[in-house]
Amino acid sequence: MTKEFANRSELIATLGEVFREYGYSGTSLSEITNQTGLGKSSLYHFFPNGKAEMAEAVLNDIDTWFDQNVFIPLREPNDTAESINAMFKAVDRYFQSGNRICLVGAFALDNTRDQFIQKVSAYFKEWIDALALALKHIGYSRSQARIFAEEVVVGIQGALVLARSQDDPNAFTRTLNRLRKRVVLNSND
Amino acid sequence: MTKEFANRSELIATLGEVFREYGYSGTSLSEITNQTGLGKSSLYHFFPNGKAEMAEAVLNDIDTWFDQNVFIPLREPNDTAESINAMFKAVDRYFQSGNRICLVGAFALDNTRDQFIQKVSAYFKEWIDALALALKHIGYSRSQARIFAEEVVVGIQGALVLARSQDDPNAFTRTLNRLRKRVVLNSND
DNA sequence: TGTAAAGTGTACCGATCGGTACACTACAAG
DNA sequence: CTTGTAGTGTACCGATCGGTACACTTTACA
Repeated sequence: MTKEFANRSELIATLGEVFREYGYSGTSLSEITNQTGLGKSSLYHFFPNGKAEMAEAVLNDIDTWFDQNVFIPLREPNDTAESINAMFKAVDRYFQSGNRICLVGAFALDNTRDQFIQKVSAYFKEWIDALALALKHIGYSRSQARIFAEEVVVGIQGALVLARSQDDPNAFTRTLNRLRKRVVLNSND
Repeated sequence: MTKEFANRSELIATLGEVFREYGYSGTSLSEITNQTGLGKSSLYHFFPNGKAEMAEAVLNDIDTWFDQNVFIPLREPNDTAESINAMFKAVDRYFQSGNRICLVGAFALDNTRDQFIQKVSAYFKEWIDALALALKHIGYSRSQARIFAEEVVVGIQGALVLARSQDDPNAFTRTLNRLRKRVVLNSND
């Protein structure tokens, strides 16, 4: 595909890191050119609609990753308890133990949201729904499961904000452990 | 001062809303001109260093508000329990029951953070420190107080992200109530 | 009323923005 | 070797970016 990138996925991953670093409005095409080593002509060859299409591709990529590694396992009726633990592991890995922010959360906070609102909205809804289902499977009531699921997703997002603000990834790890213990210990499984 | 604004504070408040809406990089001077009704010459008259100084003024304004309405009361040794309840009330009011995001949190997530890092960092640190002190006053151990304080601040930030992403302010209110009940019920006061 | 300061409108600056045109090269398949 | 497609470098576009220059008006106050 390119000297720099073996395939489109690799390119999208790098684009994701750029958007993470500078935000959507803060990311200029020249910055993308610098970080990817690809000129504008190449970028527009892969993404004819420009920056918006790049961001959309990144969001799709994120959604796909979470689908495969988090949402789908959570919705599996078997091994639910294990899939919940796997979620915490996957989340810790994805956010690099607090060194990486949630791009979807960042998009949710600024007006970028208006452009990608349905994807941003769906990401969190899917996550909470899938986790609530899993929690119900391990013994929580429907309402209690929803409350805990929301608490976990909220906690993860907040922890990423705090970790970033303090330049202290441990704040994320602490929160993740606290949340995992809470939903596991309180279960009737 | 102006036809539009009775004093500098009012202007800064409006600037804050603009930054909230568009983020720092997403806010252009022409957008500020539109939202404030003030031309560039006026804006540069009040803020000679331009956009950066405006944002800094907004951050200072936020910090002052939280100092007066949240941090200082929390640090008062008397009426601690009441000041914790007052904090939740003040926070609910400040974030307009979930209709308003936390600008400091938004700044923490994008690269704006690099420019205002010490203010962003201090805001969260002050908040957690003050709340931890208050929680200690009502009977929590030092370590337990810190854990709960971090949990509350994390929860608030995450709830603002979720509320915004779902266009559902109730997600914020729910979280705030949950957190308030948790720290109040578990106390030995 | 005179005067100085506070505040503002207009026109401009160079730089960069996102995006396009187009000719070109690299390469894979026949 | 030919041919078509994928990928790219260069040069450019109009618009907007943050910021400045400067003359002007409005206001506060002596």
